[in-house]
Amino acid sequence: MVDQTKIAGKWQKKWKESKLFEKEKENKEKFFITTPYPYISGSLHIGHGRSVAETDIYARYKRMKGYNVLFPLGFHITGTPVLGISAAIENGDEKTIKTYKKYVSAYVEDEEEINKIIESFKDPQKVVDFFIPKMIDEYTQLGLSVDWRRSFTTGDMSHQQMVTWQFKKYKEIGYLKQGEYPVLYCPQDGNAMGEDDIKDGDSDAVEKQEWTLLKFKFGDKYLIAATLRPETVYGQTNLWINPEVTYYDVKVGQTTWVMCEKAAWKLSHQRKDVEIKQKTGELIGKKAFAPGLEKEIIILPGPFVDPDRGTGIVTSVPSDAPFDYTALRDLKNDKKTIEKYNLKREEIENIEIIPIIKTEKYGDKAGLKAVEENNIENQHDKKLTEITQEVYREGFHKGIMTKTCGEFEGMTVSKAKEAIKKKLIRENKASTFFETSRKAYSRSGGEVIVAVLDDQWFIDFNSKGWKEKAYKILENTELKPESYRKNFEEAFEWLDKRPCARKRGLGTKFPFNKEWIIESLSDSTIYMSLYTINHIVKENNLKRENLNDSFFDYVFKGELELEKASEETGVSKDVLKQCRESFEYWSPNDHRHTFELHLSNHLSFMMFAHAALLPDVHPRKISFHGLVMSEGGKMSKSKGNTVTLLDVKKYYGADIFRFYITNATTIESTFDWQQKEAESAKKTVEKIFEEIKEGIEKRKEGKVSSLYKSKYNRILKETTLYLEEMKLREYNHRAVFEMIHLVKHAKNNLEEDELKAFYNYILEGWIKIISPVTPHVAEELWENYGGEGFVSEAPWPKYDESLIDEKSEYIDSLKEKLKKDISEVLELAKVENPKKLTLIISSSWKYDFMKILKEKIKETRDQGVITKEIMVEESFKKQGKEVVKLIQDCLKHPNKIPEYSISQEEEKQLLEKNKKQLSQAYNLEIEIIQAENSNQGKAKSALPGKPALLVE
RNA sequence: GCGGGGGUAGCAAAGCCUGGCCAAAUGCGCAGGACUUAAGAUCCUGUCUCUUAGUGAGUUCGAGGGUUCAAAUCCCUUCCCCCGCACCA
Repeated sequence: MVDQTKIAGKWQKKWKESKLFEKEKENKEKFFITTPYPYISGSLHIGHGRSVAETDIYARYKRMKGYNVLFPLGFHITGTPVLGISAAIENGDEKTIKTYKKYVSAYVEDEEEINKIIESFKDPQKVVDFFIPKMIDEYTQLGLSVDWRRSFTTGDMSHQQMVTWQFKKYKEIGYLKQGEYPVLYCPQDGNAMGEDDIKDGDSDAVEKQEWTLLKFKFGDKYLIAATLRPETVYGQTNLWINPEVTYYDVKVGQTTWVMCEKAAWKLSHQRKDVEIKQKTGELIGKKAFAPGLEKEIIILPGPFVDPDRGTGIVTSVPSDAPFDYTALRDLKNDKKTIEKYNLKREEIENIEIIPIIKTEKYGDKAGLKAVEENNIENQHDKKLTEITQEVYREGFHKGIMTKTCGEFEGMTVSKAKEAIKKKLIRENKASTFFETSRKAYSRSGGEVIVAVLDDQWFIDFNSKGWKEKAYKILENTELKPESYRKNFEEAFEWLDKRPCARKRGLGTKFPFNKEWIIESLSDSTIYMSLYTINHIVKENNLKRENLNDSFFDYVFKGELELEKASEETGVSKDVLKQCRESFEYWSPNDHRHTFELHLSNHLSFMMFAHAALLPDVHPRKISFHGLVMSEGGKMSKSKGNTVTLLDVKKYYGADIFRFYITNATTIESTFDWQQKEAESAKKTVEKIFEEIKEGIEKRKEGKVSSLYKSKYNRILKETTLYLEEMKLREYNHRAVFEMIHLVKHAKNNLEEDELKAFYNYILEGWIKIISPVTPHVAEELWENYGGEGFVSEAPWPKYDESLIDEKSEYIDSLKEKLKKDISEVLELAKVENPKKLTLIISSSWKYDFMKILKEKIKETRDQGVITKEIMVEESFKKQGKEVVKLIQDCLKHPNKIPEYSISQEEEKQLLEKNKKQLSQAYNLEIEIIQAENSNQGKAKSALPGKPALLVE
């Protein structure tokens, strides 16, 4: 067996030594292809592998087609995850340490050394420094034809300077805005919280919810109740407060609000003018004026009220809240409590449900009905939560507001919700408040709440004229497949203000306030252009001060005179010119191959950014690939089903991976890694290798029949067309499986000399067409074959359309069918020791008949009409009923009509030619006669292309 | 909820746009055979059901209807699954 790893290593080394993929401007058509760079957060896995492997296959194809190909790749380090790794190690998080130890140990053996490296990871930059070279290695071992000289990370000076330039431009044009924005925040840590910063944040996401604060006039103060259902104000019957909780007068602006202490603390992170004054006096049994309802309602004791949700004051709507209904019912029966708080029993008894929302399922008292239907006994019933959700869902989607709701009568709940909220706020009867969707804590244990930042920077995609420009870019971009265009349009519509700076993370400092870091998707939108010049920047050791705004104005925009640009940047004219020319030569990015999930963020931002700054060089074509799963599930650390590129290297090798991942499914579908399938891919790659090797040994000049020329050229043609369209699965199917089939066919049918000539005819092309997908195996074979130079650079084989001969392939297929029929009949025939096989060729008139029928059937399927028209011919009339039967039969089974019309004579010749071979194969004497000369009953059942068989 | 994608034989996965040659490519698995001392690899044959000296019948492409001479493919209804819904890479 061939050692895949050895072959891969050998050729990767040779490619590197000959700088095969390091290209400069040339007098040749260029092709610049990119795929998004990976984010540094651990080892690369097959998900990363998919996008680069697919991109590489296409890059290699284009290279063989004669293009000067550029395929560069960088690395994304911006944002919080790398920081998270460092912080976790710093905090002694064992899981993280274990994970990274394992990873480092793949490269370093010495235990002490490993510990030292892990220790160094407390500095985020060290994480990056360690990972980048390893990742380049891991990618390289996949056989990527990447020009690594041009590589950078988003933390590199050149990238940062480019992004700084970009944001200054945004500001100039007026695309940057500043304003309020709610974020998840941990007061103890003093930081905004991303998913990674929150305990279990990845498995149980924390969301920001906007609550409505209802203001209940209470003397000169307001009691503040928080609700997620402002549309239910018309059904309020009472307020609940927790008798165990202390309530405070809180000065908010000029007015005094009443709420619990925790709520005031939260509120103080959302608005500046919050100040706790004093304890509020007794509330239970008193009345407050309910907004919306515009009536006084009573304040009742509710020990169930959670002071850590909302304000600690809850408004009660028994009509639509099963919980309120139950609590109220419980209280009515609870004499002890009523006495304890000196409540008037009668007053509570008289509280009546106010219907406000009507649904088909629950009528207009959903709270009551749901509780009764489910036999809820009291407020502690665990089913209540579930029922509440069900009632809410039903009401929200199907409910209509009743006439109690005044001007909102007849409105759907989903609409009324927003309308009523707006009205209350407008009338100063309500305000808003943000709460987390669940209780959450940061990794260091501090509570996570929602804070409102008042100086958040945004990119405003709704800035005047920007969207129109972006749509133009979209129109000019080819999409593969086109069906994604609608998604882009949706995404474009939906894009609004995007916060583009954060307080934490690695990245580029926000140019107008250095405390902020540019957010990590916003900083990765125009970097394709940087690939065109980055190696020049590095070679000439340009410094931060050189790469100032003038540098990019000149190189990317050509907006300055060379002289002036050189003066302003301190870069020599030669180098500047070299950058500009390289940029102009390689731009635009001809093709970008990406994961489909990037559509609504990265790819959309990319188009907007280009529309704003570099409209002439926007990427011209975008293709998509699907998700990667493993053994039927999403890859995740916790499941332990992640397949890394290191695993790939260890167990399979580059070519097998490349073949497997592009053959198992179409490019846009989800790919599911199955170890079993990977194993069989291995066999297939080995098989190609063996087959070609065998051919190389055997090949010899000679004559090749038109059938094999035809079959081979057809495969070549289809291979080329599919690969051009980046339909990699279909391409593999031809270049690998159909070629293997063809070789099998040749081995089974050709004489030794013919086979040698056949090999000689196909081998050069075959090695070439597998080269994009299995480049190492191809190089190895190419060397064996005696090909010139690298096959990676060899010209793509041309097919000869004129050699594709449908008819001879059809005739060949008749032979295959005949063999099948013979085997079948031999098995079924109860003839012991059969000696003779008679092949009865169909009567001559049937050939004419089929020809005519084939034409007629195109016009009509009406049996009567066809029969009439065919019976006009004397020769058919003679056959009488048999013709009618045949017409019937063929209409029902159109596959009986031969694809190609051959004559009786031609069929006879075909059989005669194969007589000997068949005779040998089945060890039978074979006789061939025409139906006209046979008196066998079977003779009638013979059809053109399908002789009747007789075994004796 | 909104938006997008999908449900095909034991499994994976084509076909669907542009209806007929579709009992449905291909790969895996499985069964039988060849080769082999044997295993593996490889090769050949088969793999919805029934039937048969073959080229016949029946039931299939999530479910139910419809259009059509003809539907996996077009239309309607319905069930189920997956993904995205932003500040997160």
